[in-house]
Amino acid sequence: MGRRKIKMEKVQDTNTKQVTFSKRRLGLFKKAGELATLCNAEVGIMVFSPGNKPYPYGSPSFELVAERYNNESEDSDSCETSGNGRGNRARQEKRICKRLNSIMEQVEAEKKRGEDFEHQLETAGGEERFDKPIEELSLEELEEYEGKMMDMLDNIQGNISGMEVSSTLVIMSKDTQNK
Amino acid sequence: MGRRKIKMEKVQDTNTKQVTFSKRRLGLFKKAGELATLCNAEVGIMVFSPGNKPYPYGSPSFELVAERYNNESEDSDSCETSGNGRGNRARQEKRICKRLNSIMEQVEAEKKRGEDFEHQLETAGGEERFDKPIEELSLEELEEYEGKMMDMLDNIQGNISGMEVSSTLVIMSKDTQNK
DNA sequence: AACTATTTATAAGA
DNA sequence: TTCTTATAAATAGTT
Repeated sequence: MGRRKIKMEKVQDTNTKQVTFSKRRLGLFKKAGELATLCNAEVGIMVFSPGNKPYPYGSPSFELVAERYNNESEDSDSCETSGNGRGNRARQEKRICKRLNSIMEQVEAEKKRGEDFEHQLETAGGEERFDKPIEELSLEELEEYEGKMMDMLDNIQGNISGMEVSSTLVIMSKDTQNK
Repeated sequence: MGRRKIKMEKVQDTNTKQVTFSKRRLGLFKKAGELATLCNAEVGIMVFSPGNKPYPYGSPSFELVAERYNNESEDSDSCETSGNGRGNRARQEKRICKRLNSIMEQVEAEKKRGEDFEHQLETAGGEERFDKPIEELSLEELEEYEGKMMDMLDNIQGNISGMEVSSTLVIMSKDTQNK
């Protein structure tokens, strides 16, 4: 929808790509807002630019998804469904079993996540970090401090991304596994 | 973009709303896919219909946000910025201080979240839950079990929502506080 | 679920 | 980058 039709493939020119990204990201967010307003729905979007910068949007909501990790949310997970019993019963068992597994994994992930954060906070960048009160740091120290803080935030961001993937699987499993 | 322009407000007619939701949700997802393809970006979307049914979309990605909790991500947070010193220094301190607070809150939230999940898993719905092996439950028990599982998932979903809100604040603060 | 008259989004261009 | 504008797309109302 512009002066001419474009092929649906990666835009090669870097500058054009940047412009397209900006325009379409805004367009997407606008559409999301309209959907939310018109239909009283909740919409959450996260976009990562090619440069990996996050652009979140929410109408008043949350959200996520990771298709690349759930190509087969259908499969696996060691779940002993007693092979006997007639068909219907077996299906119900399987469904419930999957949910239980998802929840278990969720719990484990939560515990680990909490630990990781603490560890990260304690070790990131050194140890004299909290010795001096902030007022006594030199400007140089402040800037170094800030840089490390940035790195930490990047790491946390990574953790969160992974976390959200599993969260999504749990949430989605609720409606997806009913088939 | 249709036979006539519509006001940007909740569609009243239930049937029309349902149709609009379907059409626009698909449109939104299509746009997201195009953004991902054209710009080599990652996009994740979660839409909750008025009936609270989740519709996820991902191009291979994740995502979230909650605007309703961050109306004022700018304000508050007890942070003792030594009132002295010249302007620039004070601003840097304040910025760093906010980040530190965010991270601290994040850590606390993580710890609590891990605990909550465990507690929830242990207490949700009773205690004989894990006594019998799943094969020995009656179909009625299974269904009841499934119902409770549903409730638990709802709760977890709620936790996650709240969690993601704070996560988002941290992520966003990285880009927002630079102004 | 299909079909258009219109409104919107946006690719180029300035 | 922001604004304009010709054109492609999305979609509201209809069937």
